[in-house]
Amino acid sequence: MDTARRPGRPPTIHRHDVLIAAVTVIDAEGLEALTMRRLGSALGVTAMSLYRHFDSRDAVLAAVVDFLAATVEFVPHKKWPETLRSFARGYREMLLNHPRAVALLATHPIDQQRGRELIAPLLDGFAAAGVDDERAVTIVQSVAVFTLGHALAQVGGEPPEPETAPYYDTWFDAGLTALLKGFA
Amino acid sequence: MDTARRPGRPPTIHRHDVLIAAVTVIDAEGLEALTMRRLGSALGVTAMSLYRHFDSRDAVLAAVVDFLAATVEFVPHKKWPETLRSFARGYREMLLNHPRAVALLATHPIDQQRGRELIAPLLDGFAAAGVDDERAVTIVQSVAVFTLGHALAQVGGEPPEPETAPYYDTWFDAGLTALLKGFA
DNA sequence: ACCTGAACACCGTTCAAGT
DNA sequence: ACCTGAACACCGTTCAAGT
Repeated sequence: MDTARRPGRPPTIHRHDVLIAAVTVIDAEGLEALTMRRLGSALGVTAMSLYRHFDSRDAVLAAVVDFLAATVEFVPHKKWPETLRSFARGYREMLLNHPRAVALLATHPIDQQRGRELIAPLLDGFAAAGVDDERAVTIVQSVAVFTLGHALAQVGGEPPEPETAPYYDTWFDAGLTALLKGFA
Repeated sequence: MDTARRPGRPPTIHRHDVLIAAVTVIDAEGLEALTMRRLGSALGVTAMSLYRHFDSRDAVLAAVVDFLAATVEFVPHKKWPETLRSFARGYREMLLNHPRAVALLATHPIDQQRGRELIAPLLDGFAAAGVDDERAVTIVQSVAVFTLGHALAQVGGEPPEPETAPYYDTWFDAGLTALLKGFA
């Protein structure tokens, strides 16, 4: 089970801890506050030790993107438009839960392999309805792109005023509904 | 006509020149290459003199956003869906002409006043068709958000491979058509 | 193997000084 | 009024050294 002893000093920080700390810092203080020194101090370690685990600051950011993408939740339904609607809401919920990370998600594309895995359960529903794979990917990606763009408009890099939420909720629903109807 | 002499030294750089230079640097070398020192040197001036014209680097970036937004072109048609399609294509064309500025456009929302002015000609077409203003704004914004999100997916911060263009063109058209059909 | 201190080459920005 | 040089408080990253 790979519990064999390994030579040398055991690590005091792990990749996963670093990512948790990174998200915490971003949520609390914003993207530009996530310096290597700041991230190190959040872990009780110097900035330089992070380079044992990540190639660069940008590698940390890319890992944060994949980490957050993996937290998107949705439930499959019998009809694919319903599944897609659930996916869009789950994706948006994750984005609004991390408003200061939205610009990061927008800038750093999700790893292609990870992206495929993420939407694989969606594609099953399309196949069952006789929609070919290429068209299904177009539809899913269109919804994803609309959702991200909409979240960008809402948060604009900083957490939005709470009282504006209903306006954006209504707008999002209208756009999503139109998109799904148009693709149906 | 305001040609009266003013006291003091005449400026050697003007706001407009700074913005042109900024876009040139971004297009050629990317967003993170646009440092105050680099921008100054592109204008034959030190970084510090830029602070006479802009409050901060971020103020320069915000001005670049407004500058680029103003270059979007589209032609009005009799039917609003056609006008909207023209707007979407014009917006997208601007974005793809400045791939390394797309992340900037995504991060810095267009000034609200400027945004209203930009889409004013679009709203006229809706009013003529009896669509109320609130709904018209929702539709236009939905198209804009989809277009920006799509461009982000295509360029991802760096200029995309040219041979992938047809794929993105087809996808964009499919999404835009679905959106317009859904809103019609 | 992992972590650290010192160092390098940068940043944005302020401020007093020049013309 | 506008531009500059020097300076401050930061960055990301490298490297030799410690344990």
